[in-house]
Amino acid sequence: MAWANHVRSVLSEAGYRSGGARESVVRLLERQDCCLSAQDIHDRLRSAKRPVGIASVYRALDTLAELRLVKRVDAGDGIARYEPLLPDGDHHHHLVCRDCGKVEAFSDPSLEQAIDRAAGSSGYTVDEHEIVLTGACSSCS
Amino acid sequence: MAWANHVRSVLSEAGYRSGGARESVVRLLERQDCCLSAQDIHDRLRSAKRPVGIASVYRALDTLAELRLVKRVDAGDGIARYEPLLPDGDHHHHLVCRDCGKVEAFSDPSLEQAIDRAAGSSGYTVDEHEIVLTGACSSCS
DNA sequence: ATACGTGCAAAGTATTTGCAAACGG
DNA sequence: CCGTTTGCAAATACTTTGCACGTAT
Repeated sequence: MAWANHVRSVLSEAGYRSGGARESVVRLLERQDCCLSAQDIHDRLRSAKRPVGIASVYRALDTLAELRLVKRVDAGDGIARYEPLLPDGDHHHHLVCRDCGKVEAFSDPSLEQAIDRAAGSSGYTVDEHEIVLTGACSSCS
Repeated sequence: MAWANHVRSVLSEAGYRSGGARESVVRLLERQDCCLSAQDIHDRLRSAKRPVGIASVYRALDTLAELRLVKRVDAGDGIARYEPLLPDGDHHHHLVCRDCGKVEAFSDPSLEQAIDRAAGSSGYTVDEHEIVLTGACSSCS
């Protein structure tokens, strides 16, 4: 629940009202451990008897991304996926199977350190990063 | 020229014939030091008096990506960009400015090491990776 | 009450595909 | 020659927008 509550408070402080569609998206995202596309979200909400227009899904994701409450993940297939972005910086990255298209999470603390070092010497004020490893998963290779 | 020649030989060994459109795309890509979108390529070739249909640009990029001669870069704005993928593994990653949209290259050997280590313990046969750091560039921050 | 949120349908972009003509080996 | 490559236009896929209506504050 930590993330959903965080989201609600940031939204309300930013002057957003609460509405059914965005709330449904937030509740669904909270229960995921990896990224979902807008279509995934739309489909799952429909199955869960909590249908939400696809436009509202996109609008909710757009708002959340702007406030940096979700992270957008590009797996290289032209479909944007989204996942909760935790305020404490705990996060993971992605493995994409070139054959079956599966997207999985992984995390690696020493990689994070290397990223932070690189970010520090980049000249940018880096506030987000994404790493995607592409190859063949164990079942496909 | 090294990359363009490599491309030509891989294409010909893979049974592709050589044609003007793909060749123009290859020649243009070779001279870039960072990624270009399909539209960028189309526009530049037109300006260079070497017009190529946008569909052929996409087809060329698709072929090159399949043979892993180019790398697709997703900067998070829904536009796919492409850049030469050198056979010897020398490559860079990207910094994206959230404000002005600029995409720049950077490289960091120790980050590469960390990536290789992570890839090794991932369970995947990783053959490509992408790192994007997002934030504010020096002029915007 | 008064704006903001939502759903539907229409519009917009980036990308892909069908097809006939040009072209390479 | 024969099959590949190309360009155009039409189609598609994902995402955004316009508008009328519902709803939170």
